[in-house]
Amino acid sequence: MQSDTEVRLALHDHGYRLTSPRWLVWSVLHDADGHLTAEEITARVNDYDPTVNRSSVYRSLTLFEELDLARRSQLGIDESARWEIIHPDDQFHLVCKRCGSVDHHIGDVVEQIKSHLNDDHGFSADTVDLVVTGICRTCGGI
Amino acid sequence: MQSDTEVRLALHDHGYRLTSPRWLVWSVLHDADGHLTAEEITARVNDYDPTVNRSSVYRSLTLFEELDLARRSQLGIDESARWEIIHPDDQFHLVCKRCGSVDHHIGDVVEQIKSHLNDDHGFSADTVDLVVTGICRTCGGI
DNA sequence: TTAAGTGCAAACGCTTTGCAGTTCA
DNA sequence: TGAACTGCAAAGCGTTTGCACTTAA
Repeated sequence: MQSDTEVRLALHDHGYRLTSPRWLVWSVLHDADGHLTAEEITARVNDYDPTVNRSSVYRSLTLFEELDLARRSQLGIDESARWEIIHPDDQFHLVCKRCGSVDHHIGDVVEQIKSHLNDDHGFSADTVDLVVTGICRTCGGI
Repeated sequence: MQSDTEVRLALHDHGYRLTSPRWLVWSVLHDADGHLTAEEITARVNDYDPTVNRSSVYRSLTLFEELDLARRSQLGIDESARWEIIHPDDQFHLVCKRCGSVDHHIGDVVEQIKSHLNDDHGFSADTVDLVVTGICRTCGGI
């Protein structure tokens, strides 16, 4: 568990309160370092407080998303959404088909795509959602 | 409507039959040039034959996906899946937030991403799912 | 004090499934 | 003839919502 200053301020700036369910959801997201489903988040929140309801978890997550504190992504067409705290450097997801690990890729690929589309095709890119599946270094044997 | 040779052969090669519902789903997909939801596909199929059921449409689509004849993609986190016939050149989707149009981008971006991940990070990329949202050339005014 | 937030249960929308009847090779 | 396929209706699943109660500021 960490200090609640960061979320409290972000919420307060927009007229929202820091409540117990919100704080628990935030803590779980933070400690997990990302990629949890809403169901997993609810389970972990309930380890601390079994009275917190699913719908409050969903409402908290949606609110964090609106405030650009958290991000929802679809890591597979058959899977439910996964949540993580936003880190500015995160570019996109690498999903290993073998071990199931999910990594963030850091680099300038997304920026390259944006400027390429803008310069060569007149498409002004806003969001870039990129999920790559394959075999990670560990599973592929160097 | 086009000749049914292509699908018939692909299905037959794997021991499946070309049935009326499957043929209708295929025709609709082909004529629409992609990006339909299962609901839209069902509606268009039902214009030709109102007795064809939703579940048959879903089963046909799933089968086409298994045979690499069609592709399912998630063009927005809140939207339902959309379907299209697979064209080898299609690289990724450009979704215009203003007019809602969906275009395929053709180029070497996806290959660049794959080789970059492989060479520099030891990640052997298999599938690349890339959805870019923004404002298209037409809506942005050249 | 009171607007904002919550738990609960029910509804929702898309998709899948079990089953009994039908059809194609 | 028999396995593949279908329509139907019901279930499944993740997520959202309406409402009466509670809580943070």
